[in-house]
Amino acid sequence: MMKDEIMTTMSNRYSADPAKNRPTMRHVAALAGVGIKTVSRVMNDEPGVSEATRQRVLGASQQLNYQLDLAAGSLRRAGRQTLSMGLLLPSVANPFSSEIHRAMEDTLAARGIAVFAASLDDDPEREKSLVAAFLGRRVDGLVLTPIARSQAYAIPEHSRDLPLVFIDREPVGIEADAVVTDNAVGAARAAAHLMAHGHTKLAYLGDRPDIQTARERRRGFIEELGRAGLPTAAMPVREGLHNEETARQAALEILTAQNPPTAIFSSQNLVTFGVMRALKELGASRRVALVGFDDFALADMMEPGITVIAQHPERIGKLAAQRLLARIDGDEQPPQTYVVPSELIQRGSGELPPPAG
Amino acid sequence: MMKDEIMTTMSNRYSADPAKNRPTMRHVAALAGVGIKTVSRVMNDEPGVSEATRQRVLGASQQLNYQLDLAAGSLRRAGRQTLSMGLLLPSVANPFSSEIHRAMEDTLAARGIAVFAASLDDDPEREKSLVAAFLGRRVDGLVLTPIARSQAYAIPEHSRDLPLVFIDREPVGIEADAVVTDNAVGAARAAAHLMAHGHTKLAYLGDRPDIQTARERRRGFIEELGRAGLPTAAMPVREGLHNEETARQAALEILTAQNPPTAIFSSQNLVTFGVMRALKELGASRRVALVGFDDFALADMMEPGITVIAQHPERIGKLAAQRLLARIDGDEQPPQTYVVPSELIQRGSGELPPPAG
DNA sequence: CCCGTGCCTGACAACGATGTCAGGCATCAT
DNA sequence: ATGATGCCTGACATCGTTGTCAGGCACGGG
Repeated sequence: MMKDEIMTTMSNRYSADPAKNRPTMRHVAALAGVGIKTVSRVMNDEPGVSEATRQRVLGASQQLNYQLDLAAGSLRRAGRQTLSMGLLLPSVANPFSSEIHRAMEDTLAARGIAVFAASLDDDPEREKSLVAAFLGRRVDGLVLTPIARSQAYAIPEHSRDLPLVFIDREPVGIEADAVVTDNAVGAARAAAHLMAHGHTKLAYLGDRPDIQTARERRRGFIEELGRAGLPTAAMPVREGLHNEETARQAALEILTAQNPPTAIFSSQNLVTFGVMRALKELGASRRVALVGFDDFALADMMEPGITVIAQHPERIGKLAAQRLLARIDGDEQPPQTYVVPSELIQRGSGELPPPAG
Repeated sequence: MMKDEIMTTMSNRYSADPAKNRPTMRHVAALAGVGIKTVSRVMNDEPGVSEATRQRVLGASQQLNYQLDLAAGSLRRAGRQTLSMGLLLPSVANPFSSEIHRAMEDTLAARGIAVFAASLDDDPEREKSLVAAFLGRRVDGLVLTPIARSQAYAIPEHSRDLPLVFIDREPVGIEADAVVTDNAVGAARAAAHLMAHGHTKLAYLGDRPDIQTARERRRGFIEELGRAGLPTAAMPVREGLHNEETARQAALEILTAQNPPTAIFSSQNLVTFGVMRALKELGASRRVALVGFDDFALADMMEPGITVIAQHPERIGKLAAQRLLARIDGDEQPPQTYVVPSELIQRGSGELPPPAG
């Protein structure tokens, strides 16, 4: 009697075409003949529901193909967690970035957290608007590769307890966790390695100096030469190389100039590719030593294999995700920069000796 | 007077610590001295608000650093759009996948839609659970690379008007849009290309035959040989190669057997890499012809350059996104499979002639 | 036999926003 | 002056869910 009445009510208000209208808890509750709160308890594995009721609810929910609405739930739930994170990368299609993405995904998936990823394309305006877009979606945390001059715009959010972790580059104008590679140390290691193989005439080819990592790599490289007592004033230093073609041209110029270097350090993937092309064109691949910052696929298959300072994007991504989770779990440590060490991988190009003459 | 009263009320109920408590429309409304619905109108650029009021609301919202809660809005809004899409890929770190991701992001960002991406790792269970996870987040559409035996489990959602687009592989057990490469045609083109260069002793190295694309590529390749009247019964066909190492070993075996092939077709990136390694080890890179399915970075820098059947992930991703948007906009066409043509890129390895003898 | 103690359960308000609708106030024609 | 016509505006219910709280029922001790 009572039950019939409920069913009638339901079929009026929630027209029973489960094929078109997505079912809600009320539908499940009506079908199972229980209250809506009981359905909620079952769907969230809360205690205090008899096994018999539980089964009835589960049955009804499967019959209707019911799916809990996470967003509606987090609206009311304490803490307002949405179980989603935002990730801002130079580009999701960039191998270094996508490795980071993958590592974060794996770490966060274990907690049922999904990741929104977006590409910045080195555009400071996009950085701000994408951060806003993610805030509007109430992500539980944000990982980003900063490009804008300052990240101070994020201060209000950060002070509202939104966990924020910067990767690859440290933020400016805001105090927050950061996970970076030891850029200067890695570049210094490259310099030391080339010098250890007898080179005294080096060259530096780098990315745009307004990028923090590029500056750090240049600094590390040049300081190491200085420590070794090598004069650096006359050393060819070409910067602002942001793609393969400009790097290739710069390398061609340097290598065909008078008294060319016997070893080259390239500060980034695309620059390394450009240098490789130039060396190949000049037939100098086995004559001029090369160490590149950033590892890449098939580096070992080149002729010769390319020696690199490898970063560890998996570790960066994992660490960033862990910091985010720690902050969510209430970690109140002062913000800190975590450094992931780079690694020299010898494959041939960096071990070429300078020409005998 | 009236205004003071509101303010007092607000400062009681919504304790005015904007630093910690995220402001809501009520806070903005109270500060601007207007009703909450007016704030809603301003934030959504709805008409019917005087310029003066608009400015007051905008001022208040900026002062409080207010950010519209998208999820809460879509709860009530007609159509329930969340402005988010789900994307399931083999792995977000796989270059082919991440190109697709990027293309989708660009196409969807223009409509303010954010993308959840997740990696399947060829695990059918993950496919189902990740689909469920995205459904729980009420994505407006779903793009996925199917791996499970059947995608019939998604039928209830699809018939509830959830746009669904499959990429790379066609779905089984459900009628839905799909965007795929012309796998068989591309593989046939590879076969024709090698035969045109004089090869009659070919070999096929392929991925796991339970993957639809791998089967299609094998079929296309072998059928083309048949069309040309080449006996295929004795041709070496090695399948189930899912990584570089197994592919390398298979290639080594084939190449060191009696009467080895003079040309190899590899059905996938990692398989191609394995074959390249084997050829290099045997010093046969310039003696045995190779065409690989899938383009990859630095293919032109190898010795010789690697000839490939290139897919166009950017076009696949863009098209998938466009189908999704079209469905959202009410396109009711019957589901269809869209084919993105592959392209033969000659770089040297596929143009090597068979040895004179 | 009565009352306290747990265990299940559901009614209800609330989360932050939007859709609906009615009311207030100028403006304008009559 | 008066009613009609728009334009702005806010009260209120509502979206789908969870937190709170109180009620019902069975059980055990006194």
